[in-house]
Amino acid sequence: MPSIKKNPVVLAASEALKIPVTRSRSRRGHGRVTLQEVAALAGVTSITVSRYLRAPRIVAEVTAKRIQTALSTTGYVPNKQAGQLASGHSRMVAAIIPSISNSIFSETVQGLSDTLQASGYELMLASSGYSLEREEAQIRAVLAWSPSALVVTGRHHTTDALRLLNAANRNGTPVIEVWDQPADPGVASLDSISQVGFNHHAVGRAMAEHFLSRGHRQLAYVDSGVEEDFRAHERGAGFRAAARAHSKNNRRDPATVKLIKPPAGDAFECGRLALTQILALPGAAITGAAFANDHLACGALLEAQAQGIQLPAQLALMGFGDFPISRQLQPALSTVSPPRFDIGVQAAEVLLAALQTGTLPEYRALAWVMQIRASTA
Amino acid sequence: MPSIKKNPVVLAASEALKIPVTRSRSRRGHGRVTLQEVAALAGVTSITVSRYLRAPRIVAEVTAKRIQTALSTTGYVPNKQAGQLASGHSRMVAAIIPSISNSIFSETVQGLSDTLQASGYELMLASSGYSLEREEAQIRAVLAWSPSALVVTGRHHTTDALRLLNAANRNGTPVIEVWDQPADPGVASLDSISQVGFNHHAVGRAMAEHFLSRGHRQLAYVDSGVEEDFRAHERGAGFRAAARAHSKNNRRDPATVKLIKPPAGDAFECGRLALTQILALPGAAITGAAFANDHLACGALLEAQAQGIQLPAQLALMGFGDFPISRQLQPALSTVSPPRFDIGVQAAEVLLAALQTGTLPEYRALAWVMQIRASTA
DNA sequence: GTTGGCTTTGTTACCGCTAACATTAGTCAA
DNA sequence: TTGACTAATGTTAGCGGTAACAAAGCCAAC
Repeated sequence: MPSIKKNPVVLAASEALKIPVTRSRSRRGHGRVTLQEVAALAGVTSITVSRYLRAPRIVAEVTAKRIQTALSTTGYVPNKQAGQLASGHSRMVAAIIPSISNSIFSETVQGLSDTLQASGYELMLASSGYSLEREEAQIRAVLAWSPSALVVTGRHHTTDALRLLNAANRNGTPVIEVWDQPADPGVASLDSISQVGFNHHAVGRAMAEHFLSRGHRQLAYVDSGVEEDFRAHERGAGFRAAARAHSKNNRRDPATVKLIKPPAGDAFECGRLALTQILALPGAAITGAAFANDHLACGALLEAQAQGIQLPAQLALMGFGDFPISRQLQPALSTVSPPRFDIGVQAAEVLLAALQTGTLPEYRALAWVMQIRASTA
Repeated sequence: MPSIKKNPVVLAASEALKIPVTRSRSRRGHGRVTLQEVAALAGVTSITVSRYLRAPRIVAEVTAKRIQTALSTTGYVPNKQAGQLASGHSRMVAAIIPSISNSIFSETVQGLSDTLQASGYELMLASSGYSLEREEAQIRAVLAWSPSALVVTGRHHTTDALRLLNAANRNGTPVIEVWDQPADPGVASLDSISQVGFNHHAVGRAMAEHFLSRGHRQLAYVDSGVEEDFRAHERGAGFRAAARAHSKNNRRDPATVKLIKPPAGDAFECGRLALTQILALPGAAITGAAFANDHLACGALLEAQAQGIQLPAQLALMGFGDFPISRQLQPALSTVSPPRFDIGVQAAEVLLAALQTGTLPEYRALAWVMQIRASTA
């Protein structure tokens, strides 16, 4: 450290800043190096250092060099709260998801995080545990941090939460719902929130149509054990709607769908249980079963193997999620592959674009792919 | 909103606050309701509202009621940055983990998040992608948000990152390393960071000892394909150390360990590949193989089944992580069950306690459990 | 009646940074 | 030579809260 040069500058600067010798009320700082200190060391005022940090080009090259030296000798760490308070920009995005440990959402968060990080944004994360009340509380909590943008999961929220989200949106904090599509695609409401996701009803229909096209007529849909997994319910609704539509058009060859609701708990075990239930159903034997997620389906698949049931000859199974294990089992599980990671990436991109242009697309529909494997072949 | 009632009060108050009619420099706020506005509506000053929000009891009951009304009619959302700037307390914890989508860490984050949330703390999350350079950048970035505390993963960091972490620790920002134990348990360094985790070397030793106790002498350790998964390497080191120790004590009945390093990629596929490599190894046939994680082990298990190998008669397999799928396969996979979720919970508890008392325990060792199942029975 | 303590509320001065405007010095065409 | 323009830096006044100190009102005790 060039202390010979430094000290006079520091003294001169602190005099120039007219720091009073005695302060009537003491309220020391929090111990960190401030811009003022860096500036004093560089022989400039704090605003110049501030400018250098935000746009190095607008300060003269010699000054830039002095500032750079001062920054590294002091080990300056900016104070983002002070910055956001003064500027109104936080460069931080908040996201609220139902569960962090659910791999479906954790990959979305990974996509969000990676993309935001690349643009210099931080991520504040909260998980609601699938509770709309907790979600509302968390929306309230994260809004207190004035995030640049807000990501929530799905389009189901409490009335107050919706109020908060719409208010944020109107105040220039873009809000995006991920993993879902607009409630009513036809009508564009003024107070509506943008989506990055896909149509779960359509996924459910496609699953049913796949079974129907293979000649299955006795179907089952095993729903999620989580009450608030609205998207799983929606897929189930689509699944049944497609079966109804088929039956209407083919009066002599109707299809039926039994709805099975497993308890909450370990998904594999619930899947095993669901299979047992399917086998025990009165009436015509089920030949095709769709599941709310791959873990349930894998559990069922393993249980079917244990019970000596021929897959897919006796029973065809299809999951949702395309988890890595699904393709590994024997027979490999047919499933729907959603853009788990991409939802996060695209949500981030849409939000970053909105922060630049001020406009959000109403709905960005992402593609999903049905993976036909041996379990329905 | 009852604008008829609100406006006069606001006007009266703004006069009382001596807001100049013309301001030479205009710098409007960011559009949100401020404490001043709430206070004006309640007929008090902002500090009283501030007190009410932080400790409702210390304001008189009648005042409290008026403030409560004012808060709900205005829909006040506090500004945490302003609060932290003034008070020095942020009530926000930052965590940096290698990967969000890796279920091992996502459960830790879930534990962290749940526990912090319950105490009114927010979580700022960043993922380093197992890169120490990115981790350093992220430590720098999150420190700019003045978190109340900081959670990082493991004890391997760049020199500069360590400097930052120790500086933060000294400045009253508790730092915890999760998932690991102190580098050298004997020596307590002055500049050391606390840990909440466990001894991976000991886990590796225990895995080897289990195999040895069942009579296996030709062993293999399949390491993680991720270069920077230091904990997996450490378990491998423990595994081999135990085998060496055995050989030293039983000269006539020595044990050998082959180290296998799969490529990066889908863990199940890498596990399959590793099994093929194990079978192709020259010399005496391997009878027991341990894996860096359950996904690798499950991949190997499934591949072994596909190749018609008798498990565990011909080959015993053991994983690490105790993922839900592991107990579902046939034979069920023996594995080590780490406190995935609990690490997050306890890290949060230790940090919250440290924020109260100012002291961190040096190392909190958490228990792990070996799950002996059919794959090594 | 005065004193002292308690409860409740107010006043002031910041926290660290940046928007907006101000100023200075240098450049260059008229 | 001058004035308009540009580049670089400075000055001032906040952003929206809270810590520290101040003061007013009330009550009991002396």
